[in-house]
Amino acid sequence: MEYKKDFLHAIVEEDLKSGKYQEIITRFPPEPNGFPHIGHAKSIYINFGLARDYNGRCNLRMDDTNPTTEDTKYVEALKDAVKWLGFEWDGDVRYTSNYFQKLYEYALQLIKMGKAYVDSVSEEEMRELRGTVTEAGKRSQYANRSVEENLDLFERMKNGEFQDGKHVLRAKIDMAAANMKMRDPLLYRIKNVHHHRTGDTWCIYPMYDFAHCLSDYIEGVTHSICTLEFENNRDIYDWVIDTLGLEPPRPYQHEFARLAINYTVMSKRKLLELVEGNHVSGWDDPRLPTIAGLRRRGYTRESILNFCESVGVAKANSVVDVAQLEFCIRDDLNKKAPRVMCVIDPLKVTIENYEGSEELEASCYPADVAKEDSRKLPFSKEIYIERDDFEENPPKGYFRLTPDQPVRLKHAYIITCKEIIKDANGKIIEIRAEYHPDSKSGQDTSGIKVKSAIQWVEASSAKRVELRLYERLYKNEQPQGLEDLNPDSLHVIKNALIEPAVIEQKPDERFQFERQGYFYADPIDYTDANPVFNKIVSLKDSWKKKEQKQPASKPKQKVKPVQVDGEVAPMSQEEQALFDRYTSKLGLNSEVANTIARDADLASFYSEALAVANSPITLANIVANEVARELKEQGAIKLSAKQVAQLVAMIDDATISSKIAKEVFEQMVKTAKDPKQIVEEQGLVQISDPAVIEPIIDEVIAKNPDNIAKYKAGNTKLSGFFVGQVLKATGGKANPKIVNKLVAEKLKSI
RNA sequence: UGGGGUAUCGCCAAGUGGUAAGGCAACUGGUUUUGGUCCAGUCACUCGGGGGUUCGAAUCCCUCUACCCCAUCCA
Repeated sequence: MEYKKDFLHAIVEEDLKSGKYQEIITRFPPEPNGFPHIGHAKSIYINFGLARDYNGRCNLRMDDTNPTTEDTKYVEALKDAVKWLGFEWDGDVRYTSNYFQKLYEYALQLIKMGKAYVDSVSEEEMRELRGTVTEAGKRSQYANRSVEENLDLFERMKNGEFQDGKHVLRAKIDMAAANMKMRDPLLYRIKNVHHHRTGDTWCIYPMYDFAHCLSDYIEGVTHSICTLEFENNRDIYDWVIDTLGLEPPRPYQHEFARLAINYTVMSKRKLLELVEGNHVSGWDDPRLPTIAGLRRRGYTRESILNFCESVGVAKANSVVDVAQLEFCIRDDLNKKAPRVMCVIDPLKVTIENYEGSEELEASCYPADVAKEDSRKLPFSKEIYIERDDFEENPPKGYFRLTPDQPVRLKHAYIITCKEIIKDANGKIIEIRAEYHPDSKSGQDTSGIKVKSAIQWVEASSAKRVELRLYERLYKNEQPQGLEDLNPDSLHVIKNALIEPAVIEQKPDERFQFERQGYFYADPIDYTDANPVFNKIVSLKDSWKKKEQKQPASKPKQKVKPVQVDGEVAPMSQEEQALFDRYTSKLGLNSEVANTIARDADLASFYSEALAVANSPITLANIVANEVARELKEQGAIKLSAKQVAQLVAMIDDATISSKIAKEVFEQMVKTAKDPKQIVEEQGLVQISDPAVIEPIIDEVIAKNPDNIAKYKAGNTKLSGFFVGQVLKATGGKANPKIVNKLVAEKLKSI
């Protein structure tokens, strides 16, 4: 694959390469209990994207195990979202509820294995029995029911003989598990409710932890990708599949960090609160991060997809700057949207020396956009310009119309201000101007230099339009609740004026209103009598920024948080004794001594090896680093002390370098061979002869003229690069100390 | 507090013992009939802190710190 790989792509690629799977199957498994938002888009993009990238398949599965919160209207919204983003699920839409019968049979199997039981304690009691994060829980008195009794009870649960909450089916795992999720998790609960798909067929419904892994298995899913908060659930996922002894290929769960964006909220609860409290106009309110909202706002699928790609996939909880999303839509629309002129806050301009009217041909795209189209622009002596584009007392650097500064009317003529007309309150209500007949756009011979070209509309032909200008929904970067809502997130402009072609010819749905931003014809409220446009996003505006910055340019100082150094647990008496012996008798440095003394396994290994080796320091270094790693990763040390002692001897007599020693150590662990044998078999003996090394250095230098130049230019860090190259060329066998010295000399001499 | 995770620029994010990628944002300058776009350039001697191992550490070891998740009959 050409592009940059995230960790999920890396896992899939590895699994395919190793032959673990012939083909990958992923799935997007939403619960149909809310409207999809841009966080779902990320998940959709990951799951469908993975399938696309590796010629696999991706299912769309409604995870409908909780009939009390779910509804078919959400199912439709979810399907729409996937389709709109341009993805196709494999086969039909799947439903966990389709597997209820199979799931039930698996549960029976677990009961028969003695791995599941019907519990009948109250909810409250169950909570108490579960224990806390620091205390183990206790099994309820019902846990030792016989298989027959469990089977009977479960059957009756299914038959609807009990009220909700009377009994549950639980897995029999471990009430003392450190992972709370493993303390006999619930598998089934009784819910005498109507399910939106299975109707009244079932009175018991499976829990997520039981249904999800098995649904994945049933569908042949290979990579079950979910968000970080399910990390603890992975143990149950594996337990269910392992305990049932399901044949491979089986699915494995992998977790990534869900998407968060600043100045907005993504949780179902908070979104619901906004909609139900009428703080927004509905699920498709253009200020919402819902797919429906984004669509109504005018975001394109390409922009959303690019956004998902650009934020990447990782495991760190992070909050993406909304500016990144805005960049994506601007970037997309810049290439696509026709440019038209709209005046939001009109100021009348009368061109005194212009008589009659004409139609100007105006291109819809600037020269740098590879599209071509044009429209007719009526022109006469009465026009409107943006109020902002005239200043009687302009600030420094103002490029637009002023009493002394002419300006070009985009696609038309240059005008000069002649007179300012104000009302009784001193508000400017009209500009009287003159145009320069020889300055017509495209055939300008006037020689007048203007600093900018502004948008305008001709008075008699302009159409009135409604504009909905959106700002961020929240005023806080990381909003908590309703109190953080931005009271000015919506501005409705009833009387904006737009050039007639936009309304009469409807050349597109999305436009760039020149110099202002991208707008979208509202798909619902737009009518010919009352055209409505939603602002998708503003154009970048470096002038506004410059203006605003002047007063508020305070140098922000970076406050580094104080790093508290916690207390180190004191050593036990025995540890202290060992530590003292290591440092005073054996000459170990305190850090290495500390590492070994505090770890009983390392200490015993060390003392064992010490008996057969007589190089306490080198040995200690290996124990405190390599052996410690092995112990950490494997949970046990499989090497004999003698083998390690042998390795130490080879380091001490310079047979091998410490770099090679690490490599040998890893092989010793893997193959259980003696280090001597490994070194012999692979010819790993260190090369220390300068006569052998020098030509290799010369070769490396000759091969890297660019880096030599950089080195000469002062990048002295590059010496490490050359050492590395030489070492690589010798398969790591060159004596690094000597290489280092020789490289330094060579580099100095050139 | 037990367990599970995560920390690399203002915001995302590569990097798996050998030159700290890239994008967004920001800032210069150039082009421009959009203060847009585009182009050129600047922006981490350092990777949460402190030690250790190594010729060489963001990467290996020890240790400390901060943040997130888990004690729903939700998913």
